[in-house]
Amino acid sequence: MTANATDQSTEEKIKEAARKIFLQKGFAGTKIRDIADEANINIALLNYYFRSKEKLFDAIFDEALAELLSGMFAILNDKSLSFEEKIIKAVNSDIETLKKSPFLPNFVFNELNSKVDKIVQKFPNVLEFDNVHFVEQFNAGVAQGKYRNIHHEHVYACMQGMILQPFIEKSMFCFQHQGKSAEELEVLFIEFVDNHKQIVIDMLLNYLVIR
Amino acid sequence: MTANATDQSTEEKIKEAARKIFLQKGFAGTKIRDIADEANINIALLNYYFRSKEKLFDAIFDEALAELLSGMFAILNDKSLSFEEKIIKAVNSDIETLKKSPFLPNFVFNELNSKVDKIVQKFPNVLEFDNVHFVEQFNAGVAQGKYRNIHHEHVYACMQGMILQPFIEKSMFCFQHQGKSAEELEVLFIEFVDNHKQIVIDMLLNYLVIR
DNA sequence: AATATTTTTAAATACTTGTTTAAATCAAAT
DNA sequence: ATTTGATTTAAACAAGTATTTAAAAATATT
Repeated sequence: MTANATDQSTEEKIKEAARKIFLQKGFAGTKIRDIADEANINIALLNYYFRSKEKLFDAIFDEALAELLSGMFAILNDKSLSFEEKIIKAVNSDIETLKKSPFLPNFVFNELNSKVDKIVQKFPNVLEFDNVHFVEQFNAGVAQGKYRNIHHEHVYACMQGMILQPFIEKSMFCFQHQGKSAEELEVLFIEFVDNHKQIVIDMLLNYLVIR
Repeated sequence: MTANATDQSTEEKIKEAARKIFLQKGFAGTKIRDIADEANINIALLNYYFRSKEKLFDAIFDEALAELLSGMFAILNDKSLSFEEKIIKAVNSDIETLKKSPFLPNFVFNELNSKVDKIVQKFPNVLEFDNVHFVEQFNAGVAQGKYRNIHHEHVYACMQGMILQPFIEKSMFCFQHQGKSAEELEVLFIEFVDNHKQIVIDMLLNYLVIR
């Protein structure tokens, strides 16, 4: 298998199509024929480039998991930022990521149900809270009386929950605004999540930071 | 088709098994043979009592959607409760519901992606925000300067997001506490969500209610 | 230009899976 | 006891689906 321009292009075409279908329909709901159609290629090519549906899925899933989490964890680990700055940056950057890939959270956390054991091996160090700078800063601030004395897992849960909700429950948002066209709906939704950023930040800091 | 004790029992057995499998694996990921095995019955019985996999799924899904949302909306519509009381009661009751059915949110919101149009018909009145008493109370309070001036959709998004997050990302919680046994993990998780209740309530009221 | 290698295709294969059939079992009614 | 109807079962069916095969086409190498 060489790696000239044509190869890259077909392999990329397959991955792009696979990503689109998998993210919307999940592993079980996706037929490789749908992917082949979306990519305008022969089904046998899927097994030529990737060895099976499962291997192709794994490639997509790994990237999706990284896309969903590594950006946020990079910010939470950035030692040049204060606790408050981390929250502001994480919320803004995460929502920007999700605007580009609204299906990401539903896809990842749904598939994760059946693969908890798998990721334990794959992300050995990155996702452990105790080593994250954000947590150290928060615990130190709690000790100083600067921040409210709760367990750091609640901070993450609240932040992450408020960030993800609009995307996970996007169908509910569509339901609330039924009657609108798909384009109008999209504009409204983007407007909503953009406004949501500041509210999430304010709600977190207002509660966590003792004035 | 009579309705004696035996009938009820088998039909219930099927529904119970179907619920368990569907909630964990979704529609596409569920094989009717898995359901039959779980219920210890013949596959043909599924089509005898329910006419198809899809009809059986619809029965399960409708109940799941109601279980996830109608309890909360009943509270948000209870005119005997103040705005603050509604938040307190909704958070507590919702988390209690989810403790019993942790897969509910992932299941419902994932399947909803492919069925937005369907539910529009099924829940015509219940789920419209504008008619909900909670929203009226909040908007009135905003006008009086009692509550912070944000759009009510953000209030729902924050509350719902913080409530659901532990359950949607339960796999992440398991990841954080790897090494523990399944029983220990369950105890820890329940402890976490129980503590989470008060934090969600405090965070919401602390931000929304202007003192 | 000829050969070898990689890429692509159409078709076949083997397996899964939802549904149906037709017979067997069971329960109630006459 | 026999008949009737409902329930259950094993087996067959038909459609769908992931994967493989073997040949063709395209590309690179000599």
